[in-house]
Order: sequence, then structure tokens, then C-alpha cells
Amino acid sequence: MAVKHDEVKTKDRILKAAIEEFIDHGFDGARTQAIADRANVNKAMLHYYYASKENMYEQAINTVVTAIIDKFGKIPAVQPQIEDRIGSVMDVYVDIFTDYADYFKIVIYEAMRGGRILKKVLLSNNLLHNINIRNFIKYFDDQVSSGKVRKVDKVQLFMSIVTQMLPVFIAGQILNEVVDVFGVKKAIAEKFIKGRKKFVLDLIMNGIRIK
Amino acid sequence: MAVKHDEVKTKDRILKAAIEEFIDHGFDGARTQAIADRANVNKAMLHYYYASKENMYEQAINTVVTAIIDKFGKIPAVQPQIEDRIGSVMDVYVDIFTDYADYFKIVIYEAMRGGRILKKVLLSNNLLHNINIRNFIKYFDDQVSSGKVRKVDKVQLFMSIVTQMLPVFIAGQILNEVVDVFGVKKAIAEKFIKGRKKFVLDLIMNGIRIK
DNA sequence: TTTCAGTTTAACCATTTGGTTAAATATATC
DNA sequence: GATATATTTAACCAAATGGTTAAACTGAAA
Repeated sequence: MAVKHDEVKTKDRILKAAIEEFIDHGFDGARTQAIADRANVNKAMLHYYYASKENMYEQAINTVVTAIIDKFGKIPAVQPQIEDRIGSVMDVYVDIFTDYADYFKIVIYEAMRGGRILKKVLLSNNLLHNINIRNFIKYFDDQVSSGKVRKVDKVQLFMSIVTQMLPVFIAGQILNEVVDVFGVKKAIAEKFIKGRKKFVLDLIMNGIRIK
Repeated sequence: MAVKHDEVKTKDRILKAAIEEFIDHGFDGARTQAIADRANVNKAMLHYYYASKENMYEQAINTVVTAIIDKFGKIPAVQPQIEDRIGSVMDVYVDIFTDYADYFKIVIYEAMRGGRILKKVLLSNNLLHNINIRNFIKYFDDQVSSGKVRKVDKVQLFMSIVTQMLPVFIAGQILNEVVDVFGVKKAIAEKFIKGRKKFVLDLIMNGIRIK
């Protein structure tokens, strides 16, 4: 077997280039020639290693989805204070919405085209066991039992935590445009994002009503 | 002038068809032939009335953005109870995320491609005066003054209200897939969406802490 | 009924796109 | 160095795509 030993293997360079191209343009907007250029290889190499654009896309989705879901395992399982626990969930999502924003963007692109590939990837590789909302629910039940917090729907609460962190992702994508269009000062917008976690944590714990 | 009087004018049929095609496939995935088929016209008619795919796309974005922004004007300006006021904001967004979900999808597609056209459309037609977050802020300030609610960042609060309604949109796009992939029962998922507004309103007002 | 601007059609076109192939080149093993 | 296998390249291809054109058709006004 005549195996070449490059610094980074051609096959991997192509996949990385493909992911970048899909991030920027989605499946339909991506061009195989552009992927070849990004990877600095002849276009025929894409066919050699991945056979088709669609197959390359599936590998790309698999890679990014695996990376994102791995992050979910990073939520510290045990924490005494409910604020800390909710804060940890927020931290993980803030991390994903910043460090993995590009990967998350591909996933949204894919979901909008129908999500056929996403579904396939999620159902294989039993990736889902890492999305441990069950841990959160169990923890929350304990807190309710011990009288720390009142009883509310736990799935609804979890969704509230996650969705309220979405501005972090959205800002990363279109902050400059929002600044332009709405005439908000950039420093103000950045301060808004920086203070997001603290605000949401306070809102979830205390609400706005005066008692 | 020999003007034809169809039930629905060809030009309008084409734009409607284009919007549908862009909803389903985004700009890059949309096919001019598919638009012609949807509108039941010869492909040359697209060129006759709209000159290019890009121009057609710009008209489409203009139409859907105008429709969505008009909805923002529907928030009742005056309401005595803060719960009602927040509820009204939620209602408007729930309406947009259900009745205008397809339009909203185009806007997301466009934002993900960079939002150049979206920006152009928003900056022309002074569409933005309808997005009256200022009204909400003024109202909220009054409520704080009169001791009804405690003082929190108003923009943060507004974003919390809006983002927490996003599951309504997401469900409309991928509810069936979520049911498949995560093995949630469909009735449960639908109940979750139905109860979303009530839950979020309660959470925002009262938080989860026991005092 | 002639006129003429507005509308529609079929056929056509240049370019782009994803994909393919045969030949050339590199590399490990013997 | 010979051999076999893996890798890479340039050239090529069919299909699809957005766009164009000349000619035909339509209907209201003169």
C-alpha cells in the first residue's frame, strides 16, 4: 500500500474545506470547485474520496453535529445551588453559540432544507444519549422537593433557559447589521450580550413582580 | 394600451410563486423554471416582468418583510395590567411565528446569506417605525414608577419575551422531526406549544424562587 | 377593420455545475 | 530497482441553469 503521509491528509483537508463552504453558503449555494480551491486540491479528489457532493455534505453534518453534541456532556452534573446549575446550562449554550456558532449555522441551514440528513445523522451513532435533559429534570425535581424552588413545568423551563441564550448566537451572526439598521451603538450592543446571562438568571429566579 | 384582465394578474402570480419557491428552497436552491411552473407561465415571463432572479428575490423579500412588520403595529398600545401588556407582545409574536411562519423562514434564509437584500429593504420604505419597542419601554418605565414591577433592563426583558416564544416557530418547522428523533409523543409536544405563553408569562412575572 | 402597445410562446444560448476518466505520478514493500 | 497500490492531474462531459430573442397572439382604441 502506497499511503502518503502529508502534514494534514488530503481527505481531511477536503472535509474541513467542505464544512467551511457549507457554513458560508449552505448545500445549494456551495460549489464543489470552491471546496477544491479551499482545500488546495484538484476537483477530482473530491470524487475520489467522497464520491458526491451529497455524501460530502452528510459527512460534514455528521462532523459538526457530533462536535456540538459532545459539548452537551460538559454540563457539570452536580451542583448545590440551583442558580449554579442553571448557570452551567447557560454557559454550555453560550459556548456553543459562540465557539461553535458556525457549526450551529450549518445545522440550521440543514434543518431549513427539511433536515433529512440531520435526522439520519442523529438517529445513527446514538448521539442523543449526551443530550441529558433528564439529568436536569431529576435535579430540578429534587430542588422542588426540598422547597428551594416552586414547582413549574421542567421542559418548559429548560426551553426558556436555552431560547433566552439565543441572542448570543444571533448577535454573532448579525450584530454589525443590527447596529447599522437600527442605529444602536456597537458598545451598547456588546454590553447587552455580555450582560445577557446575568439578566436571564435573575429573571428566571425572581421574575419582575414586586412581592 | 392592450392590457389583459385576468382574474389574477400574471405579474402578481409570478411574485407569489417566487415567494413560495424561495420559502421552500432559499435563493440558491430556488429554480426559475420551478417558479414559472408554480405560476403557470412561460419562463420568459419572469424575465419580462422581473428581469432577473435576483430582482425577483428582492421583490419577494420586500413583500414578506412588509407583511411581517405590519403585524407589529397590531400590539394594543394601552393596557392597564402589565401581564396583559406582556401578553399582547407575546400574542403578536405567536401570530407571526404561526400565521407568517413561512415568511419568517425566508427572512432567516436571507439573514444567513448575509442579509444584504434584507438590509436594503429595511433601510428603504422606512419600514422600521412600526417596530415600536420604544412604546414598550415607556410603558414599562411607568409600571416601575408606580411600583408595580421591579426595575430591570427593558431591552433585555423585551428580548426575553420574544425569544421565549421562538419554540412556537421552531415547532411549526420541525415538530414532526422532533417527535421522530426524540421519541416524544406528538400530543405532548402540541400541549407544550399550547401552554407556552401561559408558562412564560408566569415565569417572567414570578420567577421560580420561593420567597 | 386596422393599428399598435402589451402579452405570451417556443426555441435557443452561453455558462456553470457536479461528476468522470485515462494517464501520470508518488510511495511503500519486496 | 521492480512491483503494486494509492494518489493526483488535466481534460473532458452531459445536464441543468439563468437568461434571451424573434415571432406570434390579444384586445382595446382609432
